[in-house]
Amino acid sequence: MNKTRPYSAIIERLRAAKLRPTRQRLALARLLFEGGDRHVTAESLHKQALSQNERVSLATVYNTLHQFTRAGMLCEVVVESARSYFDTNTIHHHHFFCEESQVLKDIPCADLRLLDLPTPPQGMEINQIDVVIRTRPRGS
Amino acid sequence: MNKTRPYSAIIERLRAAKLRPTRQRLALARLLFEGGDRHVTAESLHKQALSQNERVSLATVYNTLHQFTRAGMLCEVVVESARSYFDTNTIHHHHFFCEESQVLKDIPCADLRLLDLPTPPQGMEINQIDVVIRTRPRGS
DNA sequence: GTGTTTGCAAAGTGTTTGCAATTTA
DNA sequence: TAAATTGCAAACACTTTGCAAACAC
Repeated sequence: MNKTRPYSAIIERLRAAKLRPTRQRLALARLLFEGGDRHVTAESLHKQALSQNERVSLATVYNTLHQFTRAGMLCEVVVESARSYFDTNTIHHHHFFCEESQVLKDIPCADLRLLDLPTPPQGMEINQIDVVIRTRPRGS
Repeated sequence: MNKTRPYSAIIERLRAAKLRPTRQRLALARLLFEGGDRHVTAESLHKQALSQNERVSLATVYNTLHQFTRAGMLCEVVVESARSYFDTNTIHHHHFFCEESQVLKDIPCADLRLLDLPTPPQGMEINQIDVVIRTRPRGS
């Protein structure tokens, strides 16, 4: 009767990424990965952790977000100079971004097709294509 | 004999934007607008100004870039959290960006078409569409 | 002259880092 | 107990701001 231990899936994920499943990493990973697709900033995630009485320092949140990103569990989205956003959806996709509310929303890759990809500059190859559709509240 | 004064076009442009043509603004405007399409950061423009013996403070460069942007003479390009880039090409277009060298390159709007624009979230309308094609040196 | 603009230095924001103390395996 | 991780505080990079002096009109 191989009873599933709590968090075991997440612990495995951390182990697979060669990251020790410390209390802090576990807490952050649960917040990030147990609730569907999410977009967080270091600060928003830190706040959320604290609000659930998880003691984590902001520095550790930053470090952890980068470790998860390096491990392919998150990806970074650049939509604002100033703040970094991290996305739990690591399948290639695009974004709506509302500058007013600073809310990100995914656009599945299939919902937005690009035609006529231009040739990259001399000696360069394409790494990644990011489309950001900036939105505003209707009539503002 | 209406001899064209030097800089008169730029002075007019500043006046039209209700910006007094001060020594600093003139110098920066000449650097920005007299050499075809350019992508600058506050720091790169400041360096260039100093290298031509134009005395301008970095704070003034920042302020001026924002004033020019507000006046529609520049537009801001978000490709990196941390640094802000300003583009003298204000016609809607997209960008190649090489993270390694931090070089931006324009992609004319006509060279990259989008199909199947997705519907924006409830109550939102599209403001602007930014495509960034991130590149890397071939084979790296 | 009057209002605008500048430059400095200080403050601000988001992020990273050095290092001693703690935790993990 | 050896190596990894954490938290703090300090350092960082970039940007903005308050204000007195300088400038444009």
